[in-house]
Amino acid sequence: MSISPRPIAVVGPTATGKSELGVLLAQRLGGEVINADAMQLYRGMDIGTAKLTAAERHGVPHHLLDVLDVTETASVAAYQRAARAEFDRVLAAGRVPVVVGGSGLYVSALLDDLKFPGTDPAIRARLEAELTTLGAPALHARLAGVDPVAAESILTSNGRRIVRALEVVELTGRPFSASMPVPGPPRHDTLLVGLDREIGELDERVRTRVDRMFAAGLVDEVRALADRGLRDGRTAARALGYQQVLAALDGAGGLAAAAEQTVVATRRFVRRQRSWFRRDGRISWLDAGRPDLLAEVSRQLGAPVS
RNA sequence: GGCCAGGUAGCUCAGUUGGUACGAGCGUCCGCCUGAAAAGCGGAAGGUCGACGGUUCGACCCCGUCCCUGGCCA
Repeated sequence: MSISPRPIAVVGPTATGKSELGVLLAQRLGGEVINADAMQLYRGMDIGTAKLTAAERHGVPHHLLDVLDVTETASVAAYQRAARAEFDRVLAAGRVPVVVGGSGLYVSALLDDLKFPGTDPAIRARLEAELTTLGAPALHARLAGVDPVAAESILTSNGRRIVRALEVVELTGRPFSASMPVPGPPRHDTLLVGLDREIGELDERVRTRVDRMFAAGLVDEVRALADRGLRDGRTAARALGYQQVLAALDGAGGLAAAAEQTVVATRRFVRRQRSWFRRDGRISWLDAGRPDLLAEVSRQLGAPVS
């Protein structure tokens, strides 16, 4: 048993083996895993999100897994509150928080100094309706009138961000100056470890992983969730694999095509994750394939891991 | 073997009544990212227009031959 090492966060693109490493680290450090993966928040979304089974968790407590119903909309702000509470609870218990996940914004919301202005469903709904009727450029022009600085940094075509900026301005009466902060020291000096692999190898792993998911019953999982309202889920219905299978079940192409599209979409996602994490200079990158992974992380922690 | 349709970007396909390919979607590469983030958005790179020959000042677009693909007929 080691002596209260720093918290650790395992980040990086999907299909690298973050979850497994998280469990190993938690076991060695006397830690507990805090999920930082937006889709693993959902109950019942197991196969498609590559959620670790109870057996694979080896008794290590996992937090923020299975906390949302498929019809609920995930949100960073809510995640931030819940995740920080768990993080502090684990620390207070004298255990080591091991954050594991590939949702960059979620990781940042947990470890960095991000403050989210409020939200208002009514305002949001109205702005979104306007977005569809007026179009993004028109709303962007409006934003330029009330908050030139925000308009400057948001592309005229990005309806989503324009709506949010307008919402915040209307709600707070102040400019929406929010932008990602220059990375400072992470919460409680958390060690950020990035797991990655050579891109060709990752692409290969994505393919076999998707094939395994379909073989393991992803389609049945989606059917079951559809009965519980998955189609109405604003976020859950768009998860990789689920989105494609839903489309197939609704008559858009076959299941084979759905699998193929899931592979393609997942690879694209890997690229986006890499470009998100790549610019965070605090991350120590490790090749997930190296045999001395644990020893290396231990060395960086400055604490014995075994 | 005959007839028909088609061979244009990595893929699926637009297009030019002969004058530098306006190409599109998808993929690829790069980037952005504060209440949907497995989401959303932007930029870039890719083409001997099946091959060969002919007509023409000039052909991807016209003519001929050939090759390939799909369909129909025998």
